Amino acid sequence: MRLSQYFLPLLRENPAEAQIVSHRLMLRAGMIRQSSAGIYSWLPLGLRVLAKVEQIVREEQDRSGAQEILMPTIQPADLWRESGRYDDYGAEMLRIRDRHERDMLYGPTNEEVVTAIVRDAVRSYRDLPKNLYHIQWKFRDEVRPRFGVMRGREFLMKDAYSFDIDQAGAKHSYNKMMVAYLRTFARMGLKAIPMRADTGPIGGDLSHEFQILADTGESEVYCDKAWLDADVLAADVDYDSDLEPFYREWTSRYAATDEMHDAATCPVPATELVTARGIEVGHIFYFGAKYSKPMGALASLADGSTVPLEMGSYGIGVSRLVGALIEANHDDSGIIWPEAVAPFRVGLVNLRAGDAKCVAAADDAYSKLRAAGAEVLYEDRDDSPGAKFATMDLLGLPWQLIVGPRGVAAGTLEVKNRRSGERQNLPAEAALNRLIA
RNA sequence: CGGGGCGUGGCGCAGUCUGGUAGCGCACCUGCUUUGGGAGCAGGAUGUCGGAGGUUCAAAUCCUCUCGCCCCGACCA
Repeated sequence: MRLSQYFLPLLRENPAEAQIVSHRLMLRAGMIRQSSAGIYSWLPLGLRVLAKVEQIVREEQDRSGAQEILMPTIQPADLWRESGRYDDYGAEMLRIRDRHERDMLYGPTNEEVVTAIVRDAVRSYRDLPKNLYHIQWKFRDEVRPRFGVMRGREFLMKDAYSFDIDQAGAKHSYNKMMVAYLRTFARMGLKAIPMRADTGPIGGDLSHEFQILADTGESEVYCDKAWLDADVLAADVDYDSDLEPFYREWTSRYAATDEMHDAATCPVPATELVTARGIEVGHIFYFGAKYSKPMGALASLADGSTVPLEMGSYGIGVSRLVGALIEANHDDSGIIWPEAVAPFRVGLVNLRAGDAKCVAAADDAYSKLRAAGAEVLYEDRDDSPGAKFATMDLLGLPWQLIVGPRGVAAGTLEVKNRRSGERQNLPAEAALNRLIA
């Protein structure tokens, strides 16, 4: 993509309303614009990242055996009256009335809708287990939205719902999601740690929240130092095998949020304990028959008797993750995207837009990189070199390929790694090969 | 929802106390010069001062009401 043609409204100064770094950088880098409090439009650059995050989430859900569906944002109030949550949920739920005076709502979550679907379709233990997920916009009318997309009112969330015939099956479904979540966050270059959590308003008796570590995280977390070296992608997990050993391994190390941590009883010695800031990006729950029972989602067993389905639900804050990724990956100059979620892999910079030789060299690099399938943002505008460098650092693409008069004269291009800051002058061919690899 | 703050050109702000022709920096447009870390000079365009009502000869400025946004707290993917 040529920057001269791209819709990328950059801000040189920090907008007054943005306090935390990810919010500031997302606005400055032209990723989002606020529409109203806690509600944002996603501009081309931001949408690319959102789509990449979403796709990683999708791939890992699919890999675990979950199946994608798409449920509505607007839901009928009657379903929520069945579960009893219509009155329980409070002002956070955005209530709407349609032209026929029917009570509707903008869904803050989808337990009721999915349970109704499954209740009408599933009759027998033979139809189970099932795990259905969707990636859909939700709305929670937060009293005080803040932190940009990290705590908006409208947000994109992946939520999965598992249905099993018994508790053992439900635990296996839970374990699958535990594994899928660990893999999902690891693929984005994040260190995500499952922590035993309160089950809150969703209820149930088994729950973990996934906290990623970032200096600017909103809550304090404590964990065993061993977490920092853990590599969840090392193991190639067979989702059909017994996942209990895996579950035990990943929940045995100490990890606790502020509320759950007590220095006096902490089993990890102080020298082995890491204190850090965390951002919650996922939450998994097992809650048994909390919804299936009142809503009548039942299945027959082999002996002819009928039982309510055993359920769990599993959320990942997809839009929040974009903010969280920046909180975990930035410096004073701007964003530093992990490769897996970078909006473009390479920022190609022509330092002299008016110079025929530089233009020819940059155009050539652009077409070769694209032909090789690399995602390239091509800075082809006429601007001062300093401004171009500052823009590239702000955008945070993993690699910068710099074409300038000095290099062109010598037949070299400069490759810069955004994260390390390392620069290298290489013959043009070698530079391109480095970025294509 | 309790407490606090802010709405002035695209962005950041001054001007409000003490009423008197709406300003600055950046960005933007034109031209020339420049070109390896946010260039220089010259010229130019851009405002219902959040909105409504009131006081006054006169309101960005004073009064009343209202809308929006932000921060701290309580609450949450």
